[in-house]
Amino acid sequence: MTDIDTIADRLNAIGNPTRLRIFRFLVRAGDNGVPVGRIQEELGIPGSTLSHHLKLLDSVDLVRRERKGTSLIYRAQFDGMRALVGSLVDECCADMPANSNVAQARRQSD
Amino acid sequence: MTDIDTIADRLNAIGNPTRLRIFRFLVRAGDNGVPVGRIQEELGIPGSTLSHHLKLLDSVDLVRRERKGTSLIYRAQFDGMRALVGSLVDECCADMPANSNVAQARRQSD
DNA sequence: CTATTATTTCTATATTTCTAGAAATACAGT
DNA sequence: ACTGTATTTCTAGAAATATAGAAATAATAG
Repeated sequence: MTDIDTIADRLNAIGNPTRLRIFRFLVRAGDNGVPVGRIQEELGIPGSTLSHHLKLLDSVDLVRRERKGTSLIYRAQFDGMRALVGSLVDECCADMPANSNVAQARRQSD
Repeated sequence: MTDIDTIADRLNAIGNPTRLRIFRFLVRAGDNGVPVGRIQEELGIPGSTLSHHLKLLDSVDLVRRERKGTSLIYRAQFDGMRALVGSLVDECCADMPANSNVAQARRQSD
């Protein structure tokens, strides 16, 4: 997950307003997850569109699906998200006081 | 920056492999910034393409530009990045142990 | 095995995005 | 003013994405 293309793929997955809304909704719903139908009602997204976005989120491991009867339950994949944020913070992008030792060290280790 | 569309815009900006490479390069270069020409050499991206991506990164305040003679110096905007990561962590998405108090509280405050 | 509910896949369309060459602009030096 | 260097804007084609209706599939109940 340290791989830059993987990071970009995940960022891209939640870098779309519709998908970010979906993902946030799932995060807030917690570990119980939410069936597609309820996401659909709650966010007002047509089934086929929703399915398309969920598939993409699933493909980058930001959500997980599990069947329960006729319903499919989607849940946020917290580990995937934490890994992503972790990558941003320490491999790449944030919490790096510009020109800090960290930044300097990194410049040399490249 | 708490606005979900703004968050999505920024995620989208670095959710592209080329732009993520550019941004990471600028982050690692630190506060001194880098002129376009050197980014171009270093990453091997044609000028017009590079300019296009830099413009997009600039539009979401993830980089800043400053003219120095004939050169334009680009620098990572650390504050913007920190704000983004902050949003992910506490308004939306990460470091939220599923079904934690935090998650519960959030569910009610919606 | 038929009906019902839930969701996905198929298909099509409209729109956006990525890429990069060519032309234009900006600045500095002479 | 003229030249060179740096970078952007213009333009256009190709590829990817977003959207959503219609048809197909999956699972359960009767």
